[in-house]
Amino acid sequence: MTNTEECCESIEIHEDLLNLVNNTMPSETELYDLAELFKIFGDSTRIRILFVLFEAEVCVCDLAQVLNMTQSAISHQLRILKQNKLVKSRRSGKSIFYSLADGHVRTIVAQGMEHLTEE
Amino acid sequence: MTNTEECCESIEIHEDLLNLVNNTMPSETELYDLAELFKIFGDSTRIRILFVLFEAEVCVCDLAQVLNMTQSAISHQLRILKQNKLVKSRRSGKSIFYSLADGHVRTIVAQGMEHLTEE
DNA sequence: CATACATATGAACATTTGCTCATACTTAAT
DNA sequence: ATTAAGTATGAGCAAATGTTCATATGTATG
Repeated sequence: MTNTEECCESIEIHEDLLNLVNNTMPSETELYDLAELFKIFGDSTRIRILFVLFEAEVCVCDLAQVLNMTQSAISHQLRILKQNKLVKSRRSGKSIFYSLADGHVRTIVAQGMEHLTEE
Repeated sequence: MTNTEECCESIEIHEDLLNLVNNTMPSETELYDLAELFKIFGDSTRIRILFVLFEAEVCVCDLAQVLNMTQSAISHQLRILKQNKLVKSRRSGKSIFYSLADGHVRTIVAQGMEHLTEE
């Protein structure tokens, strides 16, 4: 049950650390999902899509035009955003309108911006 | 100055959208930096490192041991975390101790967790 | 029904990314 | 000065990722 491996020539501290980590760290699944979530925000195309959706509900071709990108490229990214529940869609005639699905999206992006602007 | 391209067979809405986007969207550089920031959080190894650092200041070999990974792998990731100012380091003898550099890190991760747990 | 418009999707390709391995750097101890 | 411990780093490789291209699906209109 105790940790017998050595490291940095000290043992006790590591036991404490192991206990701390085992008690406070989320499960592997949660950690994986969390990383997956942030991965979504980690692409400038998707970030730009989100910033447009902060302002208005828009259709795919509008997004493509405003962001100066291929309709296909936008569609692929919208798929990812939708699969991860960051975005929802609504059909209106031939067009499909996308909008934010969650308030957390705004908060997370805002926190990221804060980190950047503060030095 | 006006947008002459067509899309979805409506023009006026697009002008409004364009104005909105041009006025509210951050610069290309900011958007890129923002995506780069989130990219850091978008890897489970780095997330796990951060969760350890939420609890304590630890040296590299401790991290490697607790997370059951190579010292080299951990070092590479710490380099990335440090370059992006999410983590700071302090030398003590042969060891180098790492700790959180910024309170935003906790907030951002917490927001991400919230998004996951709420449905 | 045929056509055009709006969107979605699969395959292919190039780029990026994270780990491993080997090795270099830094500090302390003998 | 040597040696060993702790850490950093570059090269190489496999896996993941984002875009393009071609094509399919869905919807309205004539």
